[in-house]
Amino acid sequence: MDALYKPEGVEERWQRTWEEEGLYDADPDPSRRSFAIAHPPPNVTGDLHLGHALQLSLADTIVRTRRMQGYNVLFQPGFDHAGISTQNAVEKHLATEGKTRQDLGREAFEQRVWEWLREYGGKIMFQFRRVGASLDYRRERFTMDDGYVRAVMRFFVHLYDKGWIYRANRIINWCPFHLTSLSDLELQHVDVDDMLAYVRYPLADGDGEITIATVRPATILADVAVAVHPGDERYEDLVGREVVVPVVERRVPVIADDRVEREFGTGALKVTPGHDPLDYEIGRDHGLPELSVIGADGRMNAEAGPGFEGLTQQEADERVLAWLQERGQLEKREQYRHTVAVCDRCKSRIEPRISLQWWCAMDELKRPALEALRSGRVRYHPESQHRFAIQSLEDAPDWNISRQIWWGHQLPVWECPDGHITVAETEPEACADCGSKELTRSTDVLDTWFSSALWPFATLGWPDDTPDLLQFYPGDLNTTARDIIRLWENRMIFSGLELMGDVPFTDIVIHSTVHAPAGGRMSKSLGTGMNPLAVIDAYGADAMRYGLMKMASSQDVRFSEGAIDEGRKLANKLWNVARLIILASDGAKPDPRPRTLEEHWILARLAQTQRRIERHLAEFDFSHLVDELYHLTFDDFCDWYAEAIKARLYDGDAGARATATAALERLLTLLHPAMPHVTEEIWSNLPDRERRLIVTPWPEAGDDSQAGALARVQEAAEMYRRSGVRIPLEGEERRIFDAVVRPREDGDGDAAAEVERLRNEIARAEGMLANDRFVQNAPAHVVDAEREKLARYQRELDALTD
RNA sequence: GGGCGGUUAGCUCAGUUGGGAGAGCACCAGCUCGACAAGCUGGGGGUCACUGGUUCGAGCCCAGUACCGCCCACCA
Repeated sequence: MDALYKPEGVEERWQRTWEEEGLYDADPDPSRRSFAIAHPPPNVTGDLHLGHALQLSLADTIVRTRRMQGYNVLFQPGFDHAGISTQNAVEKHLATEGKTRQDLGREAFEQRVWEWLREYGGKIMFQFRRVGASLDYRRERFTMDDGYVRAVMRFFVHLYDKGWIYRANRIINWCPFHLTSLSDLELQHVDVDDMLAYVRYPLADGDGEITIATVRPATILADVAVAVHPGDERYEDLVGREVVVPVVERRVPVIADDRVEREFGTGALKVTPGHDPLDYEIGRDHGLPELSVIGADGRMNAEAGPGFEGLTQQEADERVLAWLQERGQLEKREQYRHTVAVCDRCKSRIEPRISLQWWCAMDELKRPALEALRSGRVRYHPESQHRFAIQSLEDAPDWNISRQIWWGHQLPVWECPDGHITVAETEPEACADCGSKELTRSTDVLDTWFSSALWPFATLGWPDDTPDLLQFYPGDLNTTARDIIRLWENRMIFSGLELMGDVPFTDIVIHSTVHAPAGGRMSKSLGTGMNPLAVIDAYGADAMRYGLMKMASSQDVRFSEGAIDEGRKLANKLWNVARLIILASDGAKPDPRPRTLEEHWILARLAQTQRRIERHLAEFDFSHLVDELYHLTFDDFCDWYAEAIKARLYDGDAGARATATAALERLLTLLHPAMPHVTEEIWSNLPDRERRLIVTPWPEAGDDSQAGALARVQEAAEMYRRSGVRIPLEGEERRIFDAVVRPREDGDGDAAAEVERLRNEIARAEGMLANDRFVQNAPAHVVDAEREKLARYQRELDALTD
């Protein structure tokens, strides 16, 4: 055993060993209680980031504890095909070859994606293993596996048969680059500088005009009304009359709607239902026509009229502005900064567009899910996220589930030449309505989250009745990031309830977001991203796990290299104290029976700390968990206990050696879930190992009946630290104390200050106890504590002034 | 414009029903090299963002203000 613990090599050796020995395996076994954790399958679009590493560390710490506690643990690995993200990544890659997906064609493009997946999938599983995540790697699943596809198709047909999936022509978010609709959750909002144009619309009867403001003059061609606020006296007389839309010279009504903001611009809004979500809603409510002048490619279409068709929007804007300028209908233009929606992936500006899409109605699906959340059957941690999750689910609108991209689950929808729709899990032979054999399958694919929603049970073989499902569903835990609550968590809950009749898990841990050291999001493009493998190479996986958990204390945390280094030091300290005990104990058999005071003390301390560890785990408080481990190891085990017994170990004291070995075993057990590799490595160096640490039973709940000795010595040390006063200890207590706390050389200089301090404290305590309002109002234990302090200070003062 | 979180030592952060301000790192001093590329012991260092309020007593509870961050949002 070297004096410096070197994780490289050691960690990978154990990762291989655990996996090869089948210690990660989860197999159905009705005789054992199961524990299943649904871990987010990462997108195969590149490398893992520190957020993934944190997520894995938290989950694996729980998983390893549960495994030691005797549960039949399922920690399911896999990937998400991540529709648009993956397609975008592959397209970017193609662009480096000067190609587009259209150059390849759909089939060849899909082939390229599969190749991409094979390459990156392997890389990502390698990263999972390097973190030490004890997933059952045999069970790796992918959301486009054959069996998984069947589950997705079944889900679609199920919802369609219930009437909850339907097709409708509505305004949607259109990405002009990917040429697909997007859900609201797949957008980003960015600030842009635009020009706001003030345009005069003359009244049809020639008597006056209304000025509106717009940033998109080209959409004037699709205007169908002008709206004002109902209470706006400026326009009161105009409501119900008609104005003439510039360029197209169409007569449209002036309507009143309270969704118009009086304060914005001129307080009058041009209504363009075909190209704006708000206008769309106003248009629907007022029965207005829906005109589209912009096509799928983002250019002006035939409806825009001669002279406009084929122009870019910018060209059309200019042409409209020129027209207005000529006729004096352009009042002014001004600089205007506002936010616009862009595609989350390619950052293209979103084009609101009316389009025929497939939708999933949410009303029926979300009802039981909300009930599960409100009743606490499913609980988010922390509590604030629970409220947020409920709120988001309540507000969830119908879900646009169809996408026009190429990579994903193709909709199980067939259409005959007469336009009848047939929905079936597998290709139907004939149209369900007219019997036509000429069926063409929809080229749309499903929103990637539609399939992700099935992860907890589709990975276990649903829709078949499998032993895995019986054993591992419903599961227990899910750990995930905050931004995915609406996309994934809530959808897993409602699909689980709908298809399996129960929730997929009962606890959801929303972990911290790790930011760059300088603050702000970690991002590859900003150069603030960090690769977990680089951290592992520099510090070791155990150190990284420790450090990430230590950081994960609040909603957003900054990455701190110091926390990782703390983990490295802990591993090294543990390694060295083990080295002391193992080398000095000469293969002594472990014997947990304490004889001396320090042995009572350390065993009591281990038991005491174990209960705190268990509490932190139950509360998913990982930061305090690892803090507890650090102080247990450093302060208690090494600085006190090991220092106290060191001499006797070298002297060949058999009892000290046996107990030290037993105490070390216990310490390793408690540390293993958080820092699996170094603990297993040390464990393997202990004499007579019958089994790996990873499958060693978690100790029984602690017994701290020896806490008396602990309390006495601790109190003595505490008082010594505070005051430098010599504590009257006898026998063993005195000996331990002297062994680990060196008395000060002189006492005289400090004694005067100490007397002064004690007198002040006594005065303060007496003052409080003399205050009737304190004695009457403060809780009894607080008053008692104050009395005890007073008595103690007086004893100390007496001892000092003797 | 909403929602959530944050503001405590030079840095990163704890602080569990309100009851004598803490850890790790960094810094200083002493000790010790027979587990520890180090360790041990001790020490210096803080108007707990600000303002008001409740209370015998507030880092903690209430109201407000200022910054910072994240998420959300149809002001054309």
